[in-house]
Amino acid sequence: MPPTIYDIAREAKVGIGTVSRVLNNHPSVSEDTRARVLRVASRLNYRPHPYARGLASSRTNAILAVIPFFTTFFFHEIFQGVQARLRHLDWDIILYGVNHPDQVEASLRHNVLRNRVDGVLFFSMKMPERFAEQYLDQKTPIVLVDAYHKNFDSLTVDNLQGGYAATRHLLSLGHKRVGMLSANIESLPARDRLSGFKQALAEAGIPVDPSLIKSSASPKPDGFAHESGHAMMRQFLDMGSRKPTALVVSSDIQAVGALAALKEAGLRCPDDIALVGFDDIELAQHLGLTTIHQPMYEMGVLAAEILSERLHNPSQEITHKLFVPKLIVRETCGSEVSKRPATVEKHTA
Amino acid sequence: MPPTIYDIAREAKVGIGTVSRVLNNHPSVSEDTRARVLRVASRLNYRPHPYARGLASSRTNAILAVIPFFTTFFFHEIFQGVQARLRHLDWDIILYGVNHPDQVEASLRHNVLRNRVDGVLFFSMKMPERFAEQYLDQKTPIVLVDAYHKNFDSLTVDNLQGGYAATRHLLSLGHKRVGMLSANIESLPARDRLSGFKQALAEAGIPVDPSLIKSSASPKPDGFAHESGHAMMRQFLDMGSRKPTALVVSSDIQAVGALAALKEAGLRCPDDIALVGFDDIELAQHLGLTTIHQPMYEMGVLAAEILSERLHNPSQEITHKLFVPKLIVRETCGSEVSKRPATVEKHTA
DNA sequence: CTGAAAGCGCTAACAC
DNA sequence: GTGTTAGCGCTTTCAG
Repeated sequence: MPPTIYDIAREAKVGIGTVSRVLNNHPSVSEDTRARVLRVASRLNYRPHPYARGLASSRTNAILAVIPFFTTFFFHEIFQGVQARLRHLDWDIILYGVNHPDQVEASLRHNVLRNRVDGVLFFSMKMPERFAEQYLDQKTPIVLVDAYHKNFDSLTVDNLQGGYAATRHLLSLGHKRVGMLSANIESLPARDRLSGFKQALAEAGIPVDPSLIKSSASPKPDGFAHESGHAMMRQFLDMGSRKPTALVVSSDIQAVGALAALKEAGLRCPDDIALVGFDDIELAQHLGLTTIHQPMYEMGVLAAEILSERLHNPSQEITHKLFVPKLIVRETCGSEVSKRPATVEKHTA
Repeated sequence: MPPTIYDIAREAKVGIGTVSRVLNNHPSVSEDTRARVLRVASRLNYRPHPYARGLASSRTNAILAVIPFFTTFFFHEIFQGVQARLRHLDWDIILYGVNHPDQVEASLRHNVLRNRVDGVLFFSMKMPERFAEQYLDQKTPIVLVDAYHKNFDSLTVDNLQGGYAATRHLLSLGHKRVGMLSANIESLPARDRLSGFKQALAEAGIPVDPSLIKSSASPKPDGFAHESGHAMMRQFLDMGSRKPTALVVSSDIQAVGALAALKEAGLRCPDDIALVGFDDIELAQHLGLTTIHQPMYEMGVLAAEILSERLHNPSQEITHKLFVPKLIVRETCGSEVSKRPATVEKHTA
């Protein structure tokens, strides 16, 4: 039987109210009694019971994380950031993985409406409009990460900027025929990245050649899949001499497919066609893929912070934070920087 | 203000005790009143308050998942299985990612000792002996996944069998000089995989050539890293004509590094040196890596089930379940099967 | 500043 | 079968 505040109260010769006050850093406690209570609590190895606390205060000390189960890497990194911050705040994270859009609403209902959590972190998915509206009755704060809705705090990456940077880089390397291998343009991120591409071209005074832009028609994960990268790369290769010398790819995972297609065709990456991906998934590093890095960890940390702030001050204005992605130069772009020798590893046996 | 059992009791003209019984499927309630209560509850859109329930019954309807934060893929897949099963049981999952061994104990203490959860799923890490012992006082069930300790239920993969299968496959393809690129043999999985390798060789009547076995000395993630794969592959290549014609690699991530080293040396994979990995991480598929697949999803499902069973029957005997890994033939082994043309994708534009 | 007392919403033991 | 009652461990008035 773990110790309760009654045990502490008895041993410290105070009332339970005082113990509670000490434990909650309530100001009106004399330094003397505070110290005494704290000492007893620590001696007894006391841990507050979260449920009792939750019942009495209607705070739960837990948040819900609703994440899509189809984007491994992204979640993984971002989540580290979230947890780093939340652990510090002594909050628990209830995880809810979603495979199908239908489950999104279920998760929200299930947890939020039962006030099992104080707040929600909602990742990379479209917030169901129905819920967004109905949510107005609710007070549980929701922070959107890699997703946007005007009624909620959100953190997103500047995809246009990313597409722009990727294209500029290729252009600066001397490429004239730069194309874009895009995901389904139904997807907002894909569209924005494409816009960045076009903008960079325009600035460089290069007219957009429609044959150099191909986008997936797959609705599956909006074409963000290696199959789509493979298929579209094949199309580019079929163009023969009219094919691009460099390609901006709208996601690393598509770049993986594109790379495979290149290899199958007996072509080499920076030499025959240079590539810049998007996302900087773990794999990118292993593949030597030049790409656009999204500050996922930082986003996770900030998401936790924003949620925390809103919990303390529910009426503050809604904020929309935009992150700037960063170009990571590796080998697939054929840049000078990548011509250095491979890292030497200590040998082991 | 969400409805409580008092609201239901009033409207259904019964006592709160009866409402509680109905809600908990207690047998001694007449069909009549049960139906009436249920109708009111549904009309009021009643949801039990998990914390109140938890306080009163000292059941939490939540489990803790302690996962290592350095193995992305593995956790991801297994977790899907866990959740598929647990969602069904209407349990919440509190996630606790661990970056440093020290945090393991903290997480356990923090959650278990405060009885915030009914049970724990503990992944891929060494259970701290101190905790294991002290745990005897506790009643919170713990199930180990991809980890072993005699005092706890566990699910593990038969690594020896996997190493054996990988080696057999290479042997059956006609290779005579088959080597092993192993992780740190301090790690039990690495050791078991190596044993499987040796066993297959022995059965085939091939003497073990020590120069054909190299293992990482890195303690980091026990040498399960692409750097270690890269470094050791270089060593193999330095052997010149005495180098192996095929290699069993103790993890896919190492195979990635090995593949890179091969490429840098201007060599090709199935042709110059054939490779079989271990794990079947998502990446393996993209790379065409022949490997040993661990049934991660299934392990997740079963882990949830075992935990659930133990919760209902704490005194049942401890079970240790061993999974059989499966060979997945792709391209890097140079097997006939892989000689079929690449999958044709529907083109999109 | 501090003790006592009243719940938070629910379960479970106890009567009837 | 069903109502009543006593907590679960903690927070939060309300007195003093």
